[in-house]
Amino acid sequence: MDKNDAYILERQVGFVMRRAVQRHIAIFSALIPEMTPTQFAALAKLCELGQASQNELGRLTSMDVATIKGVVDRLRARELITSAPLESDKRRLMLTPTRKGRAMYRKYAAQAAEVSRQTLAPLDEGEQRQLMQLLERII
Amino acid sequence: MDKNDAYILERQVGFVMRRAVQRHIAIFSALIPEMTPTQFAALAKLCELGQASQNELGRLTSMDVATIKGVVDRLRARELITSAPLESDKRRLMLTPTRKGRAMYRKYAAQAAEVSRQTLAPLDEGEQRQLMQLLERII
DNA sequence: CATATTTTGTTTGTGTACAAATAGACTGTG
DNA sequence: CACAGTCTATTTGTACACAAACAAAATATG
Repeated sequence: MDKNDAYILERQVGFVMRRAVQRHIAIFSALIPEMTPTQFAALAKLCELGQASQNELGRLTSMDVATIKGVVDRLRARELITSAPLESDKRRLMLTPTRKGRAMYRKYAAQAAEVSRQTLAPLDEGEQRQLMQLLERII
Repeated sequence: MDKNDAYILERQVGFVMRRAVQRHIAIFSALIPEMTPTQFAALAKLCELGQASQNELGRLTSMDVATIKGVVDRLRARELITSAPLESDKRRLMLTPTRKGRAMYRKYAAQAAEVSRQTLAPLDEGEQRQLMQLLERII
């Protein structure tokens, strides 16, 4: 292996993305210490939908079954959502945000948008759009 | 909050990056099921350096003290690295890749590069460079 | 030299993230 | 109707990731 195709950790997408995510999470928890990005994502999506099954919510927020369960458990423990088995399909666990959950979402939605702004702050507007478009294509 | 500044989860950098990382990790573990991206990163950096303290290795791979300890423990359990307190500074734990560890690194370095290629495959070369440069600026 | 500060490593606790196995409920097809 | 296959949720086990608290060793500073 000569110098030109040496494996350089710092130049691998995975490594760079991991670091970018680390910075993003740090910004998030500085601006919204009350909950994690994951919890906020689940709560936000559930508020948008009004109601959803645990499985559905997991798919829409890209969390696998075990992960969404943990997140839902913690949101429920904090009384931000409620859950109940669906009468017409007893496999499904229907989730609904509580009044407190909706208030929490409204309270932090603007802050969450600010997290995105600060994360992208080193870039100008065109570059921000570019980055988002490129990222969306490698999903 | 009107439609234009509604909080749309799918348009937040954090969410998109999280999904891109998920895809990347899936590609990695398909091509290199023997170890995790994190373990490979630590092993690769240690092989590049020849030797490093646990703390140093953590800094260079962007892992905090608790994380790098776990990764090092697992690499040592698999006999890919060895560790010994430094005589001249008994706080420091010097790490060295074993013969087996260096062989493992050599074996998978090309595969690891292929992981990066596949992750970026939806983009042409110019776009790949662009994405990397944009990501590096938001670290 | 003495001690305040910093550095390194460990431990504990919480929170994603995913694989694999299990159980119960539903659906489709014969 | 029966039952094979699918869907939803849970459980267990492993692996990052980080905060906070601690101990031991080294360094800096008075």
